[in-house]
Amino acid sequence: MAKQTPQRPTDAELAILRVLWERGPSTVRQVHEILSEIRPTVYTTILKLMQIMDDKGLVHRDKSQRAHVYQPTFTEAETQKRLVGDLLERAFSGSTASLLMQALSAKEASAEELAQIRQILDEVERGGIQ
Amino acid sequence: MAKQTPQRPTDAELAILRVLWERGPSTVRQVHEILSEIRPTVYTTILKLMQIMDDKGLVHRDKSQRAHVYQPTFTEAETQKRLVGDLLERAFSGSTASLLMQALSAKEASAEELAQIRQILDEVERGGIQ
DNA sequence: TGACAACTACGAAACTTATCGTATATAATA
DNA sequence: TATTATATACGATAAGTTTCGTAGTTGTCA
Repeated sequence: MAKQTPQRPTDAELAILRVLWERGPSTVRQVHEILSEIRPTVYTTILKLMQIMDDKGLVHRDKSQRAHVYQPTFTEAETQKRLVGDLLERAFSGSTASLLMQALSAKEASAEELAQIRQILDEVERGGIQ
Repeated sequence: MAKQTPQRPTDAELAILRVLWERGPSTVRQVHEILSEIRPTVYTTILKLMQIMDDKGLVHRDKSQRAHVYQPTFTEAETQKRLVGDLLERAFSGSTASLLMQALSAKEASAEELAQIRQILDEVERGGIQ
C-alpha cells in the first residue's frame, strides 16, 4: 500500500538512496555489493528494504527485466531539503543560524567550504535560491 | 537498563526535551499539559516516554518529591549538535555548504538571520567556535 | 479516619524498522 | 533436457517506538 506523503527515509533507506543517486538506476545486487563493503548484509535484506521503499514510493522499479532496476523517486537535493527542513523545525525552531552554528561546531569546515558558504549567502541576498 | 552512547532522541522524545529546555526541570503533568495543546495525548503516554528517556539517559529525574521532576541530561546545543552532525554525515557527505544551501531552500531566512549567519562565519574564521 | 485527587508502575497492543531464511521462478548452459 | 545460478516473493522474528488502560501508592482535606 503506497502512502501519499513522502515521508523521511530511515537510515537504512537513506544509505540505499545514496547508492542510487551516485550510481544511477541499479539492481538490488549492485546496491547490495556496494553497501556490503561497509556493512555486511544478506542479499535479501537489501531486497526487502528496496521493495518496501517501492511500496512507500521512495523509489520506482522497472520490472521489465528479470533483475528489476530501481531508481530514486526524488532527487538527492529534494530529499536533503526535506530532511534538513524537518530537522530545522523539529530541533531548531526554524532558526537556520542556529543550525549552521551547530553544524560548524559538529564538523570543522575548511577554508574552501567557508568561502563556498559565503558565496551561497551572496546569491541568496542577491535574489534567492530557486 | 541505561545505554552508554547517547543516541538520537526520537521525534516524541525531542518534543519532550524541547519543553524541558524551555521551561526548565518539570513534572510529567507540566510537560503533558503543554504538549497536549498541540497534540492531545493521554497523561500516561508522556509518563511512559519520560520514564523510557530516563532509562536511556536522555533525562534525569529527581524522585525525592512525589511528583518526580525531570531535567534534560544534555543541553539543547549539545543535542542539536549531535542531530545536525549526524544528518550532515548521513545525508550530506559532511558538506556543511550543501546543508546550508538546502536549509535556506527549505525555509527562507530573514535579513536579520542572514546577517546573523555572516556574523557566525566571521567568528569562525577569526578563531573557531568553542 | 475515610474519600478523593494526583502520582507512578506495569503490562500490553499496534506499528515500524531491520534482518534473515526458505520457497519459487526464470535464464543460461552443459 | 536437466542442472545450476541468480532473481524475486513471502513469511517470520527481534527490537524499538508510541500509545493507552489498569492497578497500586501517596498526599490532602472534609
